[in-house]
Amino acid sequence: MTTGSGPAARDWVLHVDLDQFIAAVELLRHPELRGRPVVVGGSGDPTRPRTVAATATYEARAYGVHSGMPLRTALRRCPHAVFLPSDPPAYEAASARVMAVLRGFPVRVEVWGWDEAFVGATTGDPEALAADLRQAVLDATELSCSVGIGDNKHQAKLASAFAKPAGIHRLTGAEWAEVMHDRPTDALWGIGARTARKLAGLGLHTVGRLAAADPAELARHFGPTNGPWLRYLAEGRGETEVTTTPWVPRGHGRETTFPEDLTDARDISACVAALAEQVARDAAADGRTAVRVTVKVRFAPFLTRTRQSKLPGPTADPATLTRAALAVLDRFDLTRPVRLLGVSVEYAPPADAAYTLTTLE
DNA sequence: TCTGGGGTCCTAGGACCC
DNA sequence: TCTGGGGTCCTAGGACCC
Repeated sequence: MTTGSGPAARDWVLHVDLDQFIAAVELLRHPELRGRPVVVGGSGDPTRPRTVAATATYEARAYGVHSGMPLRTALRRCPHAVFLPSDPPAYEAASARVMAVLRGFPVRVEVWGWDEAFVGATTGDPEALAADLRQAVLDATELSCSVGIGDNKHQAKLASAFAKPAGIHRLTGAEWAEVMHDRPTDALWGIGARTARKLAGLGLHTVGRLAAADPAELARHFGPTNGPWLRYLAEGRGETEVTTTPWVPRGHGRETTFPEDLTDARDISACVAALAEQVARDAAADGRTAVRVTVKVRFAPFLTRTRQSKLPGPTADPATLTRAALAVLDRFDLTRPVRLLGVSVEYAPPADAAYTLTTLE
């Protein structure tokens, strides 16, 4: 830990991002695979259509394999790769061990998915803290991580990407313009390909240009909340509060893509019923009730449609949810082949609801 | 490269009411 | 009476992220 003289202590946001998390966990369980091309995804069968890679090791990437790629394509590109099934409970367990290590420090830890956490800390030397966090995670779990340091979550998140792999990087308001202004807008956390293309159409190709754009103009094109938010991101601003309050899920769902299209209406109904029952069991296990049910149908080749309905009252009863889901399914025109079915619910807020509200500062 | 599964939040339009 | 405007709820879809 750091004490004594030096820069005055102040608040920092750190972003801890595990390096190649899923692959790293798998290599710990299968040390003999170290150095070999490994692809993780689906049930691990690379001949099954319509499954994609969750991750690929650097050795597999050398063959052009990457996450999101269909396993059948990965197999074609790298026939000698080892294909492993995805094992979410194992990743969950590894993640929990990492978060426990972080919580051992005098900091606030906000878990942000399996392989990420924001850390709020008051210190005069954030690099020293970051190095301590990195080393403690490595010692306790054998997992490597990168740490970004910023004034807010947005900066810290981008900084950890600059730090990869196994590094530490600081990106604050002092460095923002120099580092970010010439980059494309989709370098920002929250701007993807679609929005970047739309911004480019307005002549806003870079972060610097977006940071100087007219908020009213942005609001006209992107909506009253999203428009000004885009400029806010480009200015390097972001949420500064790191909260240890556990996240309360807003909803939950299950969906399945079939290796071959479904055409029989009875098969489709049976699948929706099974998904609805599973979602009901999940909700009950979470101690939550549903207030709205949504059915998702993806038709061949790739046309996705949803229908939803508000339930008469909150429930986690499997029979009630199944009836509701099947009634919603009835509103689809099911004459085309179906490649995916999904059922999801919106949860009722728990009685002691403490939803985190986020506002622009 | 024929394209997973699990989420979150925002927007827009129509219904309905006063 | 042929027609205003605001507020809220509901629904479908889009965009983004891990």
